Amino acid sequence: MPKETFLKLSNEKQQKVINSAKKEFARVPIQEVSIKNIVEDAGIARGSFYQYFESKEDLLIYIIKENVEELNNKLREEIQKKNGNLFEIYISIYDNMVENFVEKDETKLFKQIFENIKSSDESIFKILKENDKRMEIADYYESIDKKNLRIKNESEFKIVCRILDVITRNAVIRNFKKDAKEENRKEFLKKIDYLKYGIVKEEENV
Amino acid sequence: MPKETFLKLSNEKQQKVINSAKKEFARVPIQEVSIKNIVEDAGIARGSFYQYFESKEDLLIYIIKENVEELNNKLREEIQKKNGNLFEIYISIYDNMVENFVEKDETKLFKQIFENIKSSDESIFKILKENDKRMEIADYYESIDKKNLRIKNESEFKIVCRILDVITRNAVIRNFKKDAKEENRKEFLKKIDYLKYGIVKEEENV
DNA sequence: TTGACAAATGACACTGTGTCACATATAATG
DNA sequence: CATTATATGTGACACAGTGTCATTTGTCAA
Repeated sequence: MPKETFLKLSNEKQQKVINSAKKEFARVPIQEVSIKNIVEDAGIARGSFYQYFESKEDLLIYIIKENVEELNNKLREEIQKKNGNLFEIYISIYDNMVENFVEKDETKLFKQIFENIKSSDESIFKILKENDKRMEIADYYESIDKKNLRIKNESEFKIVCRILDVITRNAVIRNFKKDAKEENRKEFLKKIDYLKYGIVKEEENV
Repeated sequence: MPKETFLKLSNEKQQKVINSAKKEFARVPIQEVSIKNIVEDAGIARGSFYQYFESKEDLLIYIIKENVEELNNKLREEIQKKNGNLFEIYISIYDNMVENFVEKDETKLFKQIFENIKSSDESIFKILKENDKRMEIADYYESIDKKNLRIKNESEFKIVCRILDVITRNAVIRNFKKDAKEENRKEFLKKIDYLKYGIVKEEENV
């Protein structure tokens, strides 16, 4: 939430500030981001920055929201198409996130952002959620087809979602570290397979 | 790896520095840790700090290693006892980590450390490994009993370990956020159960 | 034209950093 | 023991970046 002052600015000026900020946020982890660099690059006075944003975190959230809106819309559509198949949904989330974050010109920016998500942020949607509450899959309980899932109630469903969340997020992030799209995707699918059918051999499943 | 100068110090002086450091590292996330605070609290000159350690990260790694050594020894024993049962091993890792990190007087310190592990650090043992290479479960390939696991080769085994790692780490961290030991453990066991037997109903497993 | 309000500016005081020339302690040597 | 060599301790220093605020500049309504 930037201050009104920023939102009243001309689009060009807004864009200039945002571009300089993206440059800086792509350069180093959040903690090391220098407001000095941003204002110098954008050609505004130091004081102006604080007239526009509370802090650099404030600015970053704004940038993320801008980028995530598009992804959210796409995902919501995709989720509809999957007819409540939980695993298909997560695979679609994976694919869309990779497409949106890794394969774009702003890869470096997202690499910094994703690699600096604290491990304490549980949900893959922690950032996205800020923007749109509906992106929490666990909230889709009703619309998920559970007839062939070992899920007895909503609380079990949430546990399952947490597992899928963390595995999916990790798999997406892996793409920032290892530039091997196909291989990474295969590994992710393998993981989903393990989650679906278990690590223990079928014959032994009682 | 502190510098020799530090290791040559008397035990009392070393402990004084370490204690002040722990206090500071428990207070705020790593990035915000102030060397100024540490040296003031420990009563040493600013210059001395840099004679002892390369940086605050250097110091932190030293502190972690100290604490983790004991845990490692215990875990190695435990792993022997489990006769190659992969899941039992991870449950034992969970229990030992919770005991060692969450239920100690230094909870706050570890809370800061764990919550600030970057999500890009894949392995739950990233920190521990520094200290002892043998703590990488994926390296135990030979000693794990695989006869009732859906694991065809070492690379599949590694994938399975990565799943277990990330789920276990997350479950441990959960304890820093939610002080409900029994409930958290139950949820972890439920997750392990899903990993073992799959989320999909048995009858449907083909 | 004036006055009132909004926005922009950069100097300022502040906080913390890492370094370095010098001071002090400890050990080694003849 | 005095002397030299070596290691350790020290805090002043230059630097870099922060957030603020009194002042200037711009805008628009009366």
